[in-house]
Amino acid sequence: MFKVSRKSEYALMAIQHMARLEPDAVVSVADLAAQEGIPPDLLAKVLQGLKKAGLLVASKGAGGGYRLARPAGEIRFLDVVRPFEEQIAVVSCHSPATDCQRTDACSLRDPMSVLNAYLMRQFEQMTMELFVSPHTWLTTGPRTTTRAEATSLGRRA
Amino acid sequence: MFKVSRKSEYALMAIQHMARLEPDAVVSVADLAAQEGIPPDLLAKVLQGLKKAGLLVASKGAGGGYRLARPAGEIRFLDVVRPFEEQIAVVSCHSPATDCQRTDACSLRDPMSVLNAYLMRQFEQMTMELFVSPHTWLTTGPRTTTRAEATSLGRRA
DNA sequence: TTCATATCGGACTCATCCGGTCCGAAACTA
DNA sequence: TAGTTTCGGACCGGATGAGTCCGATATGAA
Repeated sequence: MFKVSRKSEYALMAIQHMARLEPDAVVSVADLAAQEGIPPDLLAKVLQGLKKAGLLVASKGAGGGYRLARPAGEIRFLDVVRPFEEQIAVVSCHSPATDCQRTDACSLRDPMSVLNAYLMRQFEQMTMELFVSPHTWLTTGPRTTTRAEATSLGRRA
Repeated sequence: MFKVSRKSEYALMAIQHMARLEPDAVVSVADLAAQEGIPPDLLAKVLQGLKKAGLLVASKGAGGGYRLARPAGEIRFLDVVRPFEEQIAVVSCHSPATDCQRTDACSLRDPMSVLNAYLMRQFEQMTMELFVSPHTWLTTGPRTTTRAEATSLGRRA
């Protein structure tokens, strides 16, 4: 469980890499793949996915490449990962493409929805800023979202 | 991501089912499989796994079956799921069987360890009581662990 | 003692998914 | 026009996971 696909890992690495460059810097698939040690053809697919998701801006032709569509602090972790994860749910019941036959009377559905909602709420606070400067993130917390009230699983204010 | 294996789902269903019976009630694989609509042979494997993990007690022979080793409130979610999930980590870097070649210089490792530790801390508070009576859980919170201080991802007290 | 009932545990099949590759087409710049 | 780059579909092979089968072993009841 939890594990993200390798494409997601590459996506995170790519955005992290680009966020560390100067703003609006353009990098090609070939360069990025070489520097991060990622199979170029595969990385190409990943970046295409990120572009479709609106996170990257592409420019074709000589001197072209990709750049971030907006600063890392405004890119959420879930945005990066979602294009490559068909299923962002703990249990089959909650996936859009439900292969769970007992959807109506599934006994796991309710308790798991509690867990699901909780996880989603947490992840939505998390931006790619964490990947650029983890230490800053830890001490100051998220910058772009309104500071969420502290909650813990199992406690309800 | 997040998705647990089907074995884990069956494990959760099984323990939930048994927790709703009267304490120390014994149920056979065949009965449980029939009532929950789970392939019997597969459920057998799952329950064996739960027994090895110390969550269930088995009794062979006629009239035998499985029962909970302890009340649901003392069984953590992770305990139920762990026997069937080889990988409880977001990124390859953190799995015991690391296939990540760039372990030493992995740029995802640090930020992800923050996330990992956070998730684990949350999940360790979560017992199977949530699956027995979700509503009670929501209003009263975990019973068996000391009430954890409220924290949120990105905030550090 | 015998038999039916259960767990135990290994071996096996089958389908699906995923990481990775290849290649031609289209777009853009110098 | 030529070189560079993204675009996007097709394809392959291996790994993983869901599910099945079967014999062995233990146990309670007739």
